[in-house]
Amino acid sequence: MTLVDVAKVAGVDLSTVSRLLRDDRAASYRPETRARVLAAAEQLGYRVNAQARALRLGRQDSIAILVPDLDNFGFTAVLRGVQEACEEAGVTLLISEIGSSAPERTDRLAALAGRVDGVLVAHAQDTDTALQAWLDDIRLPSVFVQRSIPGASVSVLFDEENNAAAMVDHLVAMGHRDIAHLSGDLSTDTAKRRKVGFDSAMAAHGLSIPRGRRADGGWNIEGGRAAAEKLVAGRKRPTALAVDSLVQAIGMLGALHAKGLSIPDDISVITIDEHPLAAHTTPPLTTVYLDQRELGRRAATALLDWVDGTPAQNLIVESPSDIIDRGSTAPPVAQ
Amino acid sequence: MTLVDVAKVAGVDLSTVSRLLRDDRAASYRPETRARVLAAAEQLGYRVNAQARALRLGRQDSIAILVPDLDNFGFTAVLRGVQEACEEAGVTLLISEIGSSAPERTDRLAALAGRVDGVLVAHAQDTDTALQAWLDDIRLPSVFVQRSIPGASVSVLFDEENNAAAMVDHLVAMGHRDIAHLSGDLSTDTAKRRKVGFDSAMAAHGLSIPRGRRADGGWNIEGGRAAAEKLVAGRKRPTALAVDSLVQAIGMLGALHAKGLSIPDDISVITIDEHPLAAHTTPPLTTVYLDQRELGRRAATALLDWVDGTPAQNLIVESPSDIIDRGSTAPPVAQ
DNA sequence: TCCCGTTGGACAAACGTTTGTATTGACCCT
DNA sequence: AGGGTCAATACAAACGTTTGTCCAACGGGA
Repeated sequence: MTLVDVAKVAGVDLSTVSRLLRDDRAASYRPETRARVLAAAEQLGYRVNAQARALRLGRQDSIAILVPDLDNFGFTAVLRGVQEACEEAGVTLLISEIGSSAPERTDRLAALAGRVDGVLVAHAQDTDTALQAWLDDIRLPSVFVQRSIPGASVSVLFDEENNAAAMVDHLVAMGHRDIAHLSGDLSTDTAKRRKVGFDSAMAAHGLSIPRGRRADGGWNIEGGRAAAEKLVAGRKRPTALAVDSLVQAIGMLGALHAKGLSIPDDISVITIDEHPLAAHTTPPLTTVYLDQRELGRRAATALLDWVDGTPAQNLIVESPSDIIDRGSTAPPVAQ
Repeated sequence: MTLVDVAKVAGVDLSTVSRLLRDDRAASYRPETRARVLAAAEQLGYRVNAQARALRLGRQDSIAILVPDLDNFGFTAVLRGVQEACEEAGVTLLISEIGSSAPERTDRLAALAGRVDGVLVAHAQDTDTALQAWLDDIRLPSVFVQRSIPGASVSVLFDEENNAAAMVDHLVAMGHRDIAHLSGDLSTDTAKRRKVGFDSAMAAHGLSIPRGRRADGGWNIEGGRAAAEKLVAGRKRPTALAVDSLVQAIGMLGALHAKGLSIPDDISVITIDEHPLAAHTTPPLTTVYLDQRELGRRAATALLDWVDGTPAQNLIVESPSDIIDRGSTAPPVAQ
């Protein structure tokens, strides 16, 4: 089932088969020959050997995307966009969970490096110096998606200031003035940028966010729960809670329910959309829509272009910042 | 950065470098030579070219796992187990979302076939004939995980009868006699086996499951919601609800809340554990613990053994069927 | 009829490994 | 001293592609 076999059956040289099968525009073939070769290839069930091809060409036609934790459903839509773009480009996508900076990870990364033409990094943690070192080491094109880190090569990000502002605008339009911000891990750039957007939007409405009205919820369920408990602990609760991610919002819901608060009667909540799950929490959550699929698509395209020689540029993907109203926000009531 | 380069620097033949770097036990080297070669390799930052190696060896040292939908968080733990096993074996894992049987999928599968030594199939759908055809076509070892299909080569499954029985036993021990079963897609073997286990366990307690007390929830949120609505619609509600998967339980919670039922006061619910999320729903869910990580590990091991020449066997992984009590079940009360 | 351009296809090298075989000393034993 | 064993290394082929170069035949124009 190699070129040689096909060539033998078709009675031509293997180079002819190779060119014909990839229909190399530079060459030409007699119609009869073409038919003979195609028939032979079909009959033998010929499939090009990806390894031999990669060896000869010096490229793999595949890229990898590194995700920190597949349990975290925050970036499945990004993955889907990436997958789509890869498909269109005829490139294989390797998804790899890199997990915490365990030692075994180094081996996994090393093995990966030899199999791909470039790397997408989703939701990287600033603190992950080993990852940075590896990226420097392999000298492959790499693009950060949705979350960047200080030494990042190229990043494709949302306009997070805008997204955070959209939450504020919606709540203020409902009449809220005492709004708390349950933020993502403030050591990550995404959270930092959302914080900035949040504060500017508040300021634009003549509001400010006093101490005790912001808590770092660390991008995970437990963090969201703890932060929510803190934010509603005082005598005077905020009338609304803006949460940086759906995963944290899950934890927040647990905290609010435990305290017996009803949504949106006692407190309004809004979050940023990352998963269909948002429509199925109790209660369903009003969210800022994020086109993560498009983000993934853009990031993948940028990386693939870079692999093809066009150096990639940093990119901010404007999201519509539309509100999907599922009823978890309402005008505030006097406490 | 090839063997030739290293050999040149070290002043030896490339074959020596090759053997030395893989420390081929059949050969031996002068300590001094070894040191020189190692130093040269280190200095030049030599990394073996995976493609050349694969070409020469005729094996890729990598396997793929096909998952239907990454949005569905039901098998992340399986993935983790697989990942672990691969790591220990020094094999690269490609995760690929195969999605619904779209036409573009064929290309993705074709590309995959050339890059791996074997395929793990997670949560396959019976109806997926294209997938079956592909598996037949590529003639690679393949192992089905957690869910099998009629023509499957080898499967690694849980003792699902047991898992379903565990739900029944727990509810009956609490005093329930009128128990409804929100099942998974009954065209899948997992759901079928759970149904069998469920019914036998009921029978063992002298109970039966009348019509109207079972509904097919189709392995997804919406299906779970619709099925739950159906199950609690009648005048006389069951006192307890056993749900086949966490994903469906999310939908069920929505339905019960919408109907104003409180858990576990009005109705007890139990499900099968598949994700940390179960601890963070409202209310947290009592579950049957499933060691999916172990399942994934076993499946991967079976596949890797098969790749190495030992044909794999069907395998049923006994799970402890321990109950994780998070308070969503209680003794029944008169309606 | 001769020359030349074009077409259709063959030949061969190279990509970076792995591994079977050949070669060279050195050492040991008798 | 001579033969044999063994250690240490070199040589070369092969894996399946892609692609630059070369060659033969053919057709057309002068």
